[in-house]
Amino acid sequence: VETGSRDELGYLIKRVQQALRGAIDPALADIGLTMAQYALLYNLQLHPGASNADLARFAFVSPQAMVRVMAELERTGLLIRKASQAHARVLQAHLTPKGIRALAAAQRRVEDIHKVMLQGLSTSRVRALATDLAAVAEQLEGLSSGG
Amino acid sequence: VETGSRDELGYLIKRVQQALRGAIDPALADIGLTMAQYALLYNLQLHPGASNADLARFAFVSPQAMVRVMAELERTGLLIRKASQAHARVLQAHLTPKGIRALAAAQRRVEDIHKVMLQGLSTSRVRALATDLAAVAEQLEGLSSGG
DNA sequence: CACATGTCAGTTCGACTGACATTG
DNA sequence: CCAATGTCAGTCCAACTGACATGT
Repeated sequence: VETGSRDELGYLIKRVQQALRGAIDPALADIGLTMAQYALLYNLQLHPGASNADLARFAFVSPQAMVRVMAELERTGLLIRKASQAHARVLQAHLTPKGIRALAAAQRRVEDIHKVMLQGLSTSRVRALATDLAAVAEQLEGLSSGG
Repeated sequence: VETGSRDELGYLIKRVQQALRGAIDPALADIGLTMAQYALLYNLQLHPGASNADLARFAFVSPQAMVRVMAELERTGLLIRKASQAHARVLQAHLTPKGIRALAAAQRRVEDIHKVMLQGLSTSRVRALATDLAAVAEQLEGLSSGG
């Protein structure tokens, strides 16, 4: 099978990301989540009580981008927010029971897709892939912030 | 430096793709190109005379998505199209001299970014990365087409 | 007729910037 | 005053689907 046009990494990254979206989007649509919403819920599970600004940093996006995702999830009752005691301006988010259930269902779907996607790669290959992608991300992130 | 929240591959893919866009977008903006336009020109260089439908297939996107990119590049004179002799409905695209120059300039910028992004990875690591990403893409693409 | 191509139009998603109020 | 947070509003890119005309 042809890989496309070239081994160029940028091309491959885009292709994988697009294929991944194509697989995950419809799977999450059943549950009523978009990828961005899933990512937010996932990070919120890892960091209970995180603020909008916190979650934006975790996802490497602007806080304005996160506001809409957050608002929709709050509106549909998957999370609630209340003012921090320490700083009334900061709204800390928490998953609701409904949010926890939706996230769990979504994670099962996503993990199924992950399994398919990694078929044929050994554990050590997968580990190397993750390590190298993280290294690449850090180099690129240094580019924009550093110069 | 923390890598974020987890080693999850989907997360890393998205993060790399976003960081890559963040680096390439402004570099190409100088030249007056978007990433999609650059990708089209690049594929057109590899496949002179390709049609809109061809280029959509190379990029794994719908022909409708490609139409707008193509129209803009034709409008700004980076490519021209003329009807195929074999099939008048098919419009074959070719880079203009202006298009060739723009693409060359863009490629230099993109290659600089590639160099930075791969700093610290050996040639064999880069090769393994490309191989494994291609494998992952194929698995995912099989998912949507096959069921 | 079937089929591929090209196109227009509308929608969605997810990112961005600018501007502004609030809190500490 | 300054910095961080949260928000609204608008823009942009890039994908999608639906619908339709055209050419073989």
